[in-house]
Amino acid sequence: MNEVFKALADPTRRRILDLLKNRDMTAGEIADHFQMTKPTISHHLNTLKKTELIQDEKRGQYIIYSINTTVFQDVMNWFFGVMQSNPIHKGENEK
Amino acid sequence: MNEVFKALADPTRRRILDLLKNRDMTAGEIADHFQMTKPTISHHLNTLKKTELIQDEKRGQYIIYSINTTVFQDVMNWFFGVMQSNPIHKGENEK
DNA sequence: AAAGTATTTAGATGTTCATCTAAATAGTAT
DNA sequence: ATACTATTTAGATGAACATCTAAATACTTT
Repeated sequence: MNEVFKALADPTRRRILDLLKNRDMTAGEIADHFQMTKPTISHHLNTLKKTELIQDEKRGQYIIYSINTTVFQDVMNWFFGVMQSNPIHKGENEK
Repeated sequence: MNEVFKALADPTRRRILDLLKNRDMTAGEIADHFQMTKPTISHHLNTLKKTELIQDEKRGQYIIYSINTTVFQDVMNWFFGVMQSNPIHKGENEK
């Protein structure tokens, strides 16, 4: 879970997710959207893959990446948890 | 927005938000929940404050921190955006 | 005003991380 | 087999960051 948050902390990786939300793409297609070198993008893809935010599938000499929304559920749940703060204890600051 | 994601990338800062979701706390109370030194926690509080994930209010010699759910909305919106991928373009990978 | 408590600021240190170049792997096509 | 294309791995470098100790600031109480 910590790894997921760390993966999302990088703007390039978030842009990759934004790209993949529209359609699956090969590593090269993804890299073409950035000014960084391919090895750098490959590293980012690997980071996202390790957290299972994306998945890959080899097809011929291409590797096709796609988004995996399963993990997003977990992150969302954490957010919901933080946002529904407990009003019963509000105002007990003068302890 | 990038700063918000970077702020959330640290597990200590996420635990601070978890603490503050229950009730507002002074800097010292927050620090008592961790093994780190107070300056370190102070630094984390400052990071969270810069992104407006939390806010502070001085009361006497204490500084009371509280959560600010406004910014969470923005982050949530990004998640929703990524999760509702566009099915129309799915399967167009063999370009 | 002096001592005590709460918190932050300053500066230093070690680690993590994004990025690069060069080289390796793997598949395709001639 | 050889050349070409797609992608990754390895290793190096510099920047960002979490953490610490020591010192500063600010408020409270005697």
